[in-house]
Order: sequence, then structure tokens, then C-alpha cells
Amino acid sequence: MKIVFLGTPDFAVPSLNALITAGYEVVAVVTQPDRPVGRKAVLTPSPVKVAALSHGVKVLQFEKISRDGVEELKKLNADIMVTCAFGQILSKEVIDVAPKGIINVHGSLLPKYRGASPVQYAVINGDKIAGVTIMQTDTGIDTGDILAVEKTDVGEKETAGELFERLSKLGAELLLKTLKKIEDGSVVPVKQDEKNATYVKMIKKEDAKIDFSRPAAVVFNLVRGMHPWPIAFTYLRGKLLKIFSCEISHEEYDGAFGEVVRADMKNGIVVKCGVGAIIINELLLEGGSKQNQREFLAGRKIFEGDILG
RNA sequence: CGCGGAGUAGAGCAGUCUGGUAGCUCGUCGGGCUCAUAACCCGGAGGUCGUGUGGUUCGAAUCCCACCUCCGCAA
Repeated sequence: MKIVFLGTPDFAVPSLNALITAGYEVVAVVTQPDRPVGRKAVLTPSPVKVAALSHGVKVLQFEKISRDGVEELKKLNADIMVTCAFGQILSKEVIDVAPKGIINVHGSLLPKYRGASPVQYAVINGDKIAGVTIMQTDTGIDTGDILAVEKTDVGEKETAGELFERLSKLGAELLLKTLKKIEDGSVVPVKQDEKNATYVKMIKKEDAKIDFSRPAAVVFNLVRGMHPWPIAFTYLRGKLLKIFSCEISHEEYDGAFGEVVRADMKNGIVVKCGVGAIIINELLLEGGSKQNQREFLAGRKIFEGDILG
């Protein structure tokens, strides 16, 4: 079976590798154009492009595939196309290029969390269960018929990045299973239940701002869900303070929301929340680099009574 | 030339504006105390203050110049 693979970030790499390893003929990989990255704005290829090139697979890059890529896609004569976190909306023309259409690997249990950042929101919302769905792509956003689902428990302290990695592997396995079913005709498409559909937007940096009037568990989930990007943040004396990791305190403290109620080597950096408190583990102050709480305290940059927010 | 911060003891920082004996928190080493601790007390070691064998000065971590490295923001 000839396959065209469309994907961009790390999440998609295991799926691409799985297809190639399993012996499918991946005739081309489509990925987002190289983007400037880092302080020096170096033009950087996407993780999927790097993986494709290492396998010697042809790489195509379009600014807008629906506008620029249809003719070239047709020439590839693929039987089916596979998308995984591709990052561009596909037109009907693109969907109709391959006879068996397009199937998509999505990082949530559809119809929950349709859209751009399903994995992060599973963590941010404190979900106990997450998963991947393989679905038929149609012209809506993650609205096509479901072909296969795989669930997994979310660890109590798991970060979005960690869950991402697990789901990407789970997705790759499920993709192979589903392709087999498509080949032998045993796959059964199931319509999505529109009443239970939810959408999640792309995460913006502003979404990662911590509200210390919320319960400690909510703050904790936000910190987990925003790791490794964009990283939950607040302010300390007007300076940006990023919090990479924290835990929920089991002690009760008196103080205002966001008040630093403890800041010493013994207790760590403890911040009062709406309900309970959190203990900060790794953090970064504007202009500085990431430090653990011991290093931060050694530098004497935070004291009891400071208010975050 | 996108904006900004930083390089001082093993770690994290202050000191630089207003040049004049090198400091803080921690770690480490030795001793003490305790049933006990990431507890406490006493004492010690450890630094060419990023590089220039640069400039100014009686004297530079501090002022001036050049360079290197690291980091945050923005994209």
C-alpha cells in the first residue's frame, strides 16, 4: 500500500517510523516549511522532516497544502494518506486525492478535545484517562468517523510532555493495527457523538498564567499541563517567574492567595493557593536560567511574605 | 545590527553607579550536641573576580575599549 504521510512535530515521528519499519511504502512525507527557531532565528526543519530524510523518504513542504500541493500529491498515486499533527487544515480536494482518503492520529478520546492541543488539556483538566483516536479525516476539525481508540491512565504527576511521548507511541501502534483492518476490510467506522464534542484551542502563552486564587490542585495541573511548553508563569516583584514543576503541599497555611508563606531550605518555597498550597520545585526568574528551589533560595531572591501574581 | 540579563570559592548570588584589606546563603572538611533530623553550635579549607599579559589610575571585581561564552524575551 502506498502511503503519503503528513505530520510535523515530535508527536508524529513514532507514527512515521512505525509505518516505515512495518514495511509500508511511504512514497512521500509532507511537513510544514522550515521555521526560524531560537535566539538567532536559525531556519530549522521539523522533527518529521529530519526523520523522513534519515529514512531517505522524499519530503514535500507547502505553505498551504490545499492551495499549493494538490497537483503534486496526485502525482504520487498514493492509496491512502495519514496525518498526525500536521498543522494545516485540509480542503476537500486534498482529502479526495487518495482513493482510501485520509486517516488521522489524534491525541485524545474523540469527540472530547477536538482541536489543536488535546494532550495539554487532558493534563490541565486533571483527567484520569486520556488516549488516542484514529479517525477518518473529513472537512471538519477532527469530526470524522472513528476507526479505533486506545485508552491510557494519566499519571498523577505526569506532565503534558510525558503524556505526549506515551500517546505518540500508542498512536503509532494503533495506526498500524488500524491500517491492517483497513486492508482486510474489517474496520468499522463509527460516527462521533456530536452532543459530547468539546473543542480545545491552540495553547497561548497567556493561558499559562497562574491564578493562585484557584485550588492548589488546579495550579498543579496547570503547571504539569504547560510543561514543557509554554511553562506556567506568574510574577515576583514585577518580574516574570516561570514555574517548571511543583507539588501539592499537605500542610495548611494562613496567608493571601499567591503569598509566599515559606521560603527556606527546610520547607522549600511554599505558595498559598485558593485551597491548600503548592511547593515550587523548579523555577526561573526573568533574565536568569532554570534553577531548582535550593539554588533559588541560596541566591536569596525570594522571601516569606512576597506575593506572586 | 530585534530587546534585555549574566560570567566573583564546588552551587546559587551580593558587591560595580559613589575605584582603596573579597562578602552572603548553601555545600564541603574537622570538632561538638541530640533518641533523632535537609536540626543546631564552634572552627577550617577553598577565588589569577570570563578573556586581553588592553587602556585610565598611586591603586581596578568596580571606570573605558575589544573579544569569547551562557541565558531570558520577542519571532
